[in-house]
Amino acid sequence: MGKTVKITFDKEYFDIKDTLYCGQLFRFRKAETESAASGGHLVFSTDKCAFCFSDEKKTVVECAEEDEEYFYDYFDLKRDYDKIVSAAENSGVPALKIAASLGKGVRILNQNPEEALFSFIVSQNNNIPRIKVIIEKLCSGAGEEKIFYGERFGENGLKYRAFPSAAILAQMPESFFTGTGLGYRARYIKGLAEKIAAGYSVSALSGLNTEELRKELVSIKGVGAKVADCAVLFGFHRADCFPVDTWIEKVYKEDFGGALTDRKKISEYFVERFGENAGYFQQYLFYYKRSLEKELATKR
DNA sequence: AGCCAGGGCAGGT
DNA sequence: ACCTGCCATGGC
Repeated sequence: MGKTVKITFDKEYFDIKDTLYCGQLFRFRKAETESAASGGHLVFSTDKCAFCFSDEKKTVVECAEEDEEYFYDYFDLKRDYDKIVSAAENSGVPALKIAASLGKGVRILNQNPEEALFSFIVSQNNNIPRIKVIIEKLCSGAGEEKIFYGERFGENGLKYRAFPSAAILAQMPESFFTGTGLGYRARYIKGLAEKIAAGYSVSALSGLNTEELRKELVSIKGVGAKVADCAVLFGFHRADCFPVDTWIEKVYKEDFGGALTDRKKISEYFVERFGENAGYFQQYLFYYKRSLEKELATKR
């Protein structure tokens, strides 16, 4: 009844907590079956599910046999992160060096472009815990029911909901979207769903170069420069890209001594400076800054 | 009560 | 091309 396989990978450049808690995805949670110490997490992407954990040396991803290739690519396991982390550590920027050595277990995921775009529209002027709740409600209310037969979840497996198809979302009433807590973003989500249901393909944009891609995405209602950059980086894996949000603005001012105030110009500054590594460095810096702040908050 | 969160839009200069 | 007010929601 649904065999699973395990992907095992060295932990140094693939730590499950770093990868999940660095802010690039919103569909994951601690597994209910786990003690706090063992750190097992469930990760959901499109209609798929994986159970993941890291021990001292290895990170293990358990998924359905037919999804092995999908998750191998999803976690970007074909890429050599040694070079990327080294470049950050040798950048000459103290904060970046610290951020990269603390966050070297981060991998930039290859998320589904459509799901990433929907997700980062939800993220605008919002905070991560709320974004997770809203997306979960979109899935539970409109996503197809699925079952994951992981070895810790018994004969009946674990029930979960897929990310909803645009076709189904497009048919949901206005009240459904506002009921998820989307607020004024409800019409953006519904609008994108209708656009896709009418034939628009987000994943088909992968043929465009990064600049064309960004320009195309910004033409969608509810998608500005920052949301587009996140979709470009996390959905299309274009690393010559540097999303600037409130946290990165802080990094720019406090750790790079920057004087620019326009987010678009700040983004351009980082892309020019770090080129093909910009997206990775952005993620190290975001994770570093945000977790530092959270740690300070809990220590008071 | 007011500020903030992985911002963007519309309308004005 | 730049500036401002406004936009839902909930945690602190």
